Formats: sequence, C-alpha cells, structure tokens
Amino acid sequence: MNAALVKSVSNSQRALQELRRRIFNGELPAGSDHLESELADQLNMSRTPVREAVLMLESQGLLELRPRKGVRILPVSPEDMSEIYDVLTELESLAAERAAQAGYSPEDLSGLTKAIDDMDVALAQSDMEGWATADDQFHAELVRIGGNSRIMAIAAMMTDQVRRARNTTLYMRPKPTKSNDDHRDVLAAIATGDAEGARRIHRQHREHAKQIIIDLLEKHRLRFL
Amino acid sequence: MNAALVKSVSNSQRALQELRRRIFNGELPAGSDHLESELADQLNMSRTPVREAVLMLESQGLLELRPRKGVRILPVSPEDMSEIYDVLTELESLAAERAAQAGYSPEDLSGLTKAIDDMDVALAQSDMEGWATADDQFHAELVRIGGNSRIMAIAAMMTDQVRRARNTTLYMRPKPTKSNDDHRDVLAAIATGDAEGARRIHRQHREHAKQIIIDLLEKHRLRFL
DNA sequence: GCATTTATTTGCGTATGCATTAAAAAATGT
DNA sequence: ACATTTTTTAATGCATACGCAAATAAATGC
Repeated sequence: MNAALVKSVSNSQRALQELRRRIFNGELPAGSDHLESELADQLNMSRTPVREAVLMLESQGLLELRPRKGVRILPVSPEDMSEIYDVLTELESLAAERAAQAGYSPEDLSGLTKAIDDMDVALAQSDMEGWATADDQFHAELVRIGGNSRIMAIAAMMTDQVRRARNTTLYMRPKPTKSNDDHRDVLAAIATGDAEGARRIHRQHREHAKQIIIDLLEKHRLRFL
Repeated sequence: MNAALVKSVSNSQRALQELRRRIFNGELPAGSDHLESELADQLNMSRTPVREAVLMLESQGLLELRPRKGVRILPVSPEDMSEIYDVLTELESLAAERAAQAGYSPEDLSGLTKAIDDMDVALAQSDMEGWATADDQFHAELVRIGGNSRIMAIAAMMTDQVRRARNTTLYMRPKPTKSNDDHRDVLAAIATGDAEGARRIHRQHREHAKQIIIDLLEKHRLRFL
C-alpha cells in the first residue's frame, strides 16, 4: 500500500483539524466570512465533510454560521476574554483541589514538573511561543490529574477560544517570570496534599493572569482579536 | 399559505429537537443503539439532517457515534453525575457571586422569586415534575443573571446530561423541602449584595444536592441511567 | 466439530444535484 | 434622484446515489 495514498482519517476530521489550524494561525482571520463551497475548494473536498466540520467548530465557539453570508470566524472581545478566564479560574481551581486530595506521588506529578521546567527553559531563551506551549501543557496536565473529564473538555474548549488572542498579546507583555513561581507553588500544594492551598493559590494565579491580559487589551485598545 | 404546510424550521433543527425530546422522555433509552437510517425513517426525513443533528448531540454529550454500530444514547453513571454536579457547583457559585455584585433590584430578581414560589406550590401538591421544572428554572435564572454567557451554555449542557437521571430519581427521595430554604438564602444574599455569602451558600446547596443524589443511586444500586 | 478463509451484506462517508429562498441587481414609477 | 417593485443570482438545506470498508455469513480446510 502506497503510504502517500493512505487515507487514514476521514475528510471531515481533516477538515476539522485543518480549519482549526487556519483559524489559530490567522489564515482565516477573526471576523472574516467564508462560503462553505469556498472552504471545500480550498480543502479539496466536497461541501459535505466541510459542513460537518463547520458545525462542530460552531458548537465549539470558534465560528458562527450565518446562512447565505457564509461562516464567520468569531472575534474574541475583552468581554469574551473575561468570561473565558472566569470559567477557567473556577474549573481549574477545583481541578487543583482534587489533584491535591488524590495523593499523587512525585512521578504522578512529573507532567507538571516537566511543563514547569520547559517554561523556565523557554523563558531563559525568550522563546515566547515555547513558553506559551509549556504553559498550556501545565494547565492541561493540571486539569487532567484533577480527574474530571468534563472539566478537561471544557477547559480545552475555552483555551482554544482564547488561543489567537493570547498569541497576539504574547510579545506585548513583560516576561511572565512570576507565572512560574505560581506554578511551583501550586505544584507544591498538590504534592503535599494541601487541597485548600492548591485551590486558593491557583485561583489567585488565574485571576492575576486575567487581570494582566485584560489590562493589556485595554491599554492597546484591542476591541477584538 | 396553508398553515399545515408551512415549514418554518429546518429539518435538522426539527431532528435536533425531536431527538432531544425522545432521549429525555426515554423513547430512546440510555444505552440503546440506533442506525442513522432508522432515525431518519422515524423522523420522516433523509439521513442528511439527522446526521447533522446527531453530530450536534454528540458534541453535547448526549450520545456517541459508533460507526457501523449506530449511535448510542449515552448512559449516565454515578461517576458522571459526580463530575457534572462538580462542574455545576463551581460555575453556579461564581454566577451567584457575580449576581450579588451586580446590584440587582428586586424586580431584576423576580425570575428567582417566581421560581422559588413555583417550587413551593408544586411541593405543596407533591407535583414533583413541576418542582423539578421550577428548580431548573431557578438555577437557569441564577446563571443568567450571573452574566456569563459561557457559563449559561455549559450549565444548560450539564443539566441536559443529568436530566434523565434526575427524573428517574425524582420520586425516590424525600420531599426536598430543605432545597427551597437554600434557594431563599441564596436569593437574600444576592439581594443584599453579599457576594461571598451568595457563593458560599450556593456552593453548600449544590454540594448537598450532589450528596443526596449520589447516595440515592448508591442505595438503589443504579449503575447507569 | 472447529478454525480459517472467502463471499456477502450493509452502514457510513462523501459527492452530487436540485428546490428553496434570501440577497443583490435591474427595472419601473414618482 | 430616490423609492418601490420585479427579476436575477446564488448559497444553502436536503435528498439521493454510490463506493468502501467493516461486520456478518458461508464455505472450505483441517
């Protein structure tokens, strides 16, 4: 079987992944409109799988279907950012508390440790994309060991929604050195089984991060991203 | 124009609504499998709109697509209930806090008042369905005045997922007289702007409700609903 | 009999075509 | 010129068709 011709995943899956990619990297900019047939042409497939992908993306809050106007890539306003960070604050704080209650061993927490180390390395090189990736990894891992699959899914969705906005503000802000101190404190609380502390510290961390990014948007008059 | 022939909503919308209805009322029981073509026949339409509806329902956690086995109506286990109530506890508590901070007038809070009254009336008549509807209404309204549209959407989704399980346990438990006392306390805290109190009281209310239903499932050996 | 291969069935993923109807463009009246 | 009606255009929602692959049944070998 010719590997180049292997069709391992369905077209609707490919459409989903590819459209997500194009939304995140700005090839499909916030606020832009696109006809289903146009997207289908670009992705070299028929409208059917594209339509399915687009419906999924709508339910994930990344775009909006406007019949006869095309699909609109949803911009993210400061108000949206505020909503999303509030949701993440609540749910991740619970995850931190539950992780602390779970009595994990240091090996169980190696995912968090690794993410923290990666952030240090990236920060030392001023590699902000790398830092952002490791930061995402920390939060995703925290939520994972929190043990609630629904919180995992919701947090992933919220993170997707702010991804573009987060990336564009990455180089606007001062180096987030404080951030990893917070992460280390959260990890310590989890490792020692301090559930109340893990919750409280992580909440403060998220509330602080929210304030920073909201201020940044305000300062730069960014009404949507 | 003949009213009987008016086709006001799309078939995929009808499919979505009708499938939801059948899932909630047990016509499509938890754990059952159904082919797309079978559902299409039942709903008198082609596979296309049914498939779209089914994809939406999958993303809402009500069913699961298992290629060549049909769509499976997802059962809800006690672990699922626990996850869902945890999410609702966190997000509704924030909504209560925000509602208290918003400085609403008594008229603004009439939706909550109405729901509480409706619950009293229903409870006096032992009308458990009516009580459940009003209880849903209270929680939906609380989240609405909390002012976070994403929390609204998530809470609605979570409520949908536990709807069947909640309904089947409705008549198993003692009359929830305590519940409305909690609601009144939450309302009072919101009305007086006691944000910390609103959050704390509502959290306790939800944690208590979770414990009751989990115990009930345990006691009746209900592994999934 | 039981395991393994081959044949058959059938559900799904996708392409395609078409009716509907909203939007845009053109025509008409004032 | 501007508003209003009529015509045209075209994007969508949906039905339909079909090939592929997975599941099942039948056939073959041991």
